[in-house]
Amino acid sequence: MLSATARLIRLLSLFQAQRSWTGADLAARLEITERTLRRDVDRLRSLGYTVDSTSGVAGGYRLGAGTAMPPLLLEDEEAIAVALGLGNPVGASGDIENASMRALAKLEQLMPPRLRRRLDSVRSSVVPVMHDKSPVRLKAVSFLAEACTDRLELRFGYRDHHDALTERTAQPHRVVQTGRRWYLLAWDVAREDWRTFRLDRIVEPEPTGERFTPRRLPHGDVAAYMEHALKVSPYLHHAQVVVHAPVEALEPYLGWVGGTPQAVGDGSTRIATAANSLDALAVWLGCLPHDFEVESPLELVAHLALVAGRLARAATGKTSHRPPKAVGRLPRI
DNA sequence: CTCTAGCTTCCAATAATAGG
DNA sequence: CCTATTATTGGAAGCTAGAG
Repeated sequence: MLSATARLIRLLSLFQAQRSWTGADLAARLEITERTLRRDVDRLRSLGYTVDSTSGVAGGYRLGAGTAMPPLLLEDEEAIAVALGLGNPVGASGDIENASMRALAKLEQLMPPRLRRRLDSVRSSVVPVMHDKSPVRLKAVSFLAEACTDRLELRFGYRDHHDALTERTAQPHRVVQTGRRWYLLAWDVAREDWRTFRLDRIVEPEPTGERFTPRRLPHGDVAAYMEHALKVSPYLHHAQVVVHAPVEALEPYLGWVGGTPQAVGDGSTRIATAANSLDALAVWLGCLPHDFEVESPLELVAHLALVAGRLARAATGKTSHRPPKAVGRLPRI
């Protein structure tokens, strides 16, 4: 049986995992009787924690907002996520940043050595280029970052932008967060070249069992290399447009193309994007509910004029009606 | 009123700790 | 090591309160 003190900590962690509990459930979890539970609840209250209790059919216990933060019990993944977040306070400055640093120092002090090693490995292998959200699981980031640190060669499936799955063997170098995505920068063994792999397209990565000697990056700095690598994408047409809307307003549309948004004062956003056809770019731009200017390429400006003319004729019913020669495929965006 | 769930009080058993 | 003290735990009984 746990000691009374250990039980109080366990009780607090149960309250953090689930807000409301019945006395019977709590007692069962703590392997004590309800009588002892009531005494434990009393102890928490005497320590300053607000524990609300409700009697009756829908009754139970619930941890209220107290005067101080209860001691948090974090799972391994949660602790690493919090530490990463504190070390990278997006948009924070001054007091908030200072508070983040103090909290991070406390957290690291309490971290068991195995977690601290893991955090170091994630931190040294993750290079932030720009901050944003990503659907990638922390577990995947953590696993790949550890492979970078331990120089473990990896084998994984990779789904390219045509959704074709290929088997890859790679020597992971760094995990990079840029724009809305996470990437693994790695040496592709079969192709004998550097490649950037989107983490959300990597399928079932596993170590081959081989260890490798790290290579030098062609552009030296990882962040600089990633900026370069992401600009030189496999798309046929690259465009740069300035949209008269803030970055947040464009978020819903950025998932359509691989655009990298960048705020340019006066509430506008510059987007570097690419697609396999000018039609695809035109369709995407046409769907934006904001005005925009095309900075490059000139062919896109000409193509937009062509599309605009076609749309105008369709709108006025003055089309030169000719049957299509063949049913073309929809442009791939 | 009945049922359910938490609260309070009293009492006894057991375990842990302090002191000689 | 033994004894006394203190803390912890659990059981029982009766109470309060909310919901149907």
